[in-house]
Amino acid sequence: MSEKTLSNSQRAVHELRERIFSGDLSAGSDHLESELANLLDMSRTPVREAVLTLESQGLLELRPRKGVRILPLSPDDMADIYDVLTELESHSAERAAEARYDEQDLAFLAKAIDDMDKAIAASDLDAWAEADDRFHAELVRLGRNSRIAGIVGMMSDQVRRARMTTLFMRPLPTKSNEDHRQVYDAIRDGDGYQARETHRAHRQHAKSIIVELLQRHRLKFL
Amino acid sequence: MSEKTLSNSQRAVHELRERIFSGDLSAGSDHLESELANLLDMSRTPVREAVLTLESQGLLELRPRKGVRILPLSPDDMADIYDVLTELESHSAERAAEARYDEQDLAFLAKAIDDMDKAIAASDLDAWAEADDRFHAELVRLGRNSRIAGIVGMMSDQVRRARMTTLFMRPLPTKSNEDHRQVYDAIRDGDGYQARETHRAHRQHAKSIIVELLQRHRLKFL
DNA sequence: GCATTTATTTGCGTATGCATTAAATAATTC
DNA sequence: GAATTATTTAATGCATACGCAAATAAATGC
Repeated sequence: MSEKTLSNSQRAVHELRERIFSGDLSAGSDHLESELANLLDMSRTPVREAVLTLESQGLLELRPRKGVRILPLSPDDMADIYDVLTELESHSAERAAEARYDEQDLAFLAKAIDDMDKAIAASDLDAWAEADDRFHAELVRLGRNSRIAGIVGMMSDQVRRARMTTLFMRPLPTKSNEDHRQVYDAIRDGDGYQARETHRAHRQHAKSIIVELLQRHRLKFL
Repeated sequence: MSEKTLSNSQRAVHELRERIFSGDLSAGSDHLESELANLLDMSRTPVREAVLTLESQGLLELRPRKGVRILPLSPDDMADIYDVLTELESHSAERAAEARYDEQDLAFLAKAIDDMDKAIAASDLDAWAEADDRFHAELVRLGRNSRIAGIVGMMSDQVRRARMTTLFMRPLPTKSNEDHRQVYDAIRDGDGYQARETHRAHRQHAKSIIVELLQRHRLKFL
């Protein structure tokens, strides 16, 4: 799983992502290739390659002569992203239900739900977020469409970026896990329609919460 | 629209795409970076950058020391791609309907439908395919979600690749345009649900036709 | 002959330098 | 003083070179 030798190019992708998520490289800021190269202690070549990769993942934008700009996320962007997640994840839920997985196949999903319960009980928001990510990633995996998995992964990254800010601005997501259980039950029961529609409603609800939160707090970006 | 000066890197992206779509670089084939550089008459640096871009668009795969592999598309891949298109396009159709566009806003869409009619009347499959592309691209544009537009664009590229083969293997898509008109009407009438479901059915039908065709002809790739 | 080790080749990852060209600044004209 | 033009600056795009590791060929041992 973990490679001993990681190429500088790959390391640059990872490190830059980290720094973007952590806010070290803040949304809207511009950075020269040489500056980033210096930061990561390597030459421009691998950072350039990393930057191209991250650009096609929608995390930043290349503006020749003005540096690479870390893309800010507006509330509208967030709404767009949630719409993509809603459509593709609920499709995955439907597919997962149709696949007639047994409870063992769904163990990971169940574990994630349990972990969310525990996290909520302990008021541990970070643990909750981590388990929530796991739930959604596993759901998509069960949907067995690698392209959907890839797209959802990218979009989830963006959401994660914004969640860092919003997570502590709202009440504990206690009700959210009821939705998750409903989706789980529908998948276990092989009810594709139910799985799909329940998950859709879940995501749309999450979307409205986040977007309203961002707008209410006048957060124009990140 | 057309830049006078196109960087070698951009040119490499375009030319490689062309050659992949045209089959000049055939699915499953491997090519060394230096070979491609030679082919495009430039150094390895810009082709490497282009190749990274194309990799993240899912057209090829980088396999160190074995060359870049033009990714073959199996019938299963095609099914996955159509599922993504189905979900995201029907969402776009719903959004377009909710946006209450007037007939002028929808002129492009209407034009594409008309052009498809004409192409079918003239049995001009290439013209039909071109107009069909235009219809779907415009639909997604009207949905006003740039991320969806981007994803659909990428996936459509892949479909286009396969359609080159399948287009001439099946009867004229005479009925297809009835679907398009229904979607158009629903959007004009502001009926989001109808637009969504009609388009969904349309895409799912197209998917089953293509996938069956590929399987029947034992086409394992491209 | 087969397997294992050693030698050789070759493609890739990365650093580096240079030419290009866009942006920024200074200079000149009206 | 404003606006246009000339000059400077500097970031990028690209070619090139080189070392390393992987793949292949050769050689040695059994």
